[in-house]
Amino acid sequence: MTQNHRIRIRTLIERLAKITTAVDWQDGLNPAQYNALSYLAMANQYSRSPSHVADYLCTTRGTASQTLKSLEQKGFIHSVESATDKRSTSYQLTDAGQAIANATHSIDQAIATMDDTEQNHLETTLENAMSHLLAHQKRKSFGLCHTCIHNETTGNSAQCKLLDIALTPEDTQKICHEHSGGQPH
Amino acid sequence: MTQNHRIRIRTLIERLAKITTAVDWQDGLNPAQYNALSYLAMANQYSRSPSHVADYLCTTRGTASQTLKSLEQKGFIHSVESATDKRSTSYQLTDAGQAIANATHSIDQAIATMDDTEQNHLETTLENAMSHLLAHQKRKSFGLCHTCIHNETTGNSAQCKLLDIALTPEDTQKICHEHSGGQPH
DNA sequence: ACATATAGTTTCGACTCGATATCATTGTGA
DNA sequence: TCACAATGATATCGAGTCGAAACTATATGT
Repeated sequence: MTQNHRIRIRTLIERLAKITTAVDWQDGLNPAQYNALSYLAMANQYSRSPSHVADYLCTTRGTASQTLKSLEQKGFIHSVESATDKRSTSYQLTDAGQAIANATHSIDQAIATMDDTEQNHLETTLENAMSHLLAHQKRKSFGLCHTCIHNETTGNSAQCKLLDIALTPEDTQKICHEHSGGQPH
Repeated sequence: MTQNHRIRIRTLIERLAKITTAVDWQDGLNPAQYNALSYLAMANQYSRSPSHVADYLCTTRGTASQTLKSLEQKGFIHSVESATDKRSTSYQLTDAGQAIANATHSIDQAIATMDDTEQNHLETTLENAMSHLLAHQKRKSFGLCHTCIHNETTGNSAQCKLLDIALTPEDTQKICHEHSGGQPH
């Protein structure tokens, strides 16, 4: 492959990024706030601290802290202090926040106009690109619990071998900050 | 396809977007400034006005104007007034600006770690998704001149049937704001 | 000729962003 | 045990984005 193709791919990703963030100005939220809210809606109870939001959104703890403060002032999330570690804070969606997270997006509708084969190809190639990018940038994967190497499912009960805790079926469908998926092929 | 798959695809695009913009903080530029600079480096002489930058970056003319002002103050671009229309301004890269536009990106390196088949699939599916998204959002395509329905190439001379002008081989490799690629299949 | 459309800029307020400093709490090693 | 990291979070700073709105200047169409 030539360098031209790589630039073309990067340009496509960047423009896709720009269009996506332009659409994300909704419900009185800006793209950063919307992304933080979406993450909190998908993350499990061990992954909803300001640090985790910062890691997921590729920003600093300071910026993530500000963004979460804005979301709290607007009444979309509320903080829960940890009982075991007095330093750490977790966040939870309010009903108003959950309503926004559940809403259908303009992007979803655009994707729905593609036929099933195209959608499957898109999902696969994006996942592939993501794992290469994550490996190259040495970032955490933030994948779903049930795709993690630490997840051990026997019958209808699941367990996390890293944190050594029992997992509910809902937990296994959520994002975990400890997620590890192994190497990209 | 289920709604879950669409949300998964949207999430992937949004995270890809976030990582990309986080990487775009380089050379004293922020992502918006970097994107504007990249666009100007790829656009033909008829497509380098503040309005075109705004359309391409999915923002307002006001914001684009501010971004271009910053880039000019930093010495990466300079303005050229139009002779025929006293309202319009065009921008051109300085040597310093060109150097930044030519530099290899962290994303390029990550893409280079994928094998050729994967890179081809990624480019194709991204282009496909882009055309569906553009059609749904009713945005201009900003494609390359030589892929345009108005481009008529005979032998080694090309012509734009819309603007009714002769095109150099370099022109046909650039982005045009009048680009039209027809309907997505 | 006059209304309207177009191109661009400026200003506003909320907020992002990285950088940096600060503080409280927790973990660790001598 | 006790000093010293390491960790989690927040606050402050300055540059700049962002949409929205108001504004100036030039073009165009009827």
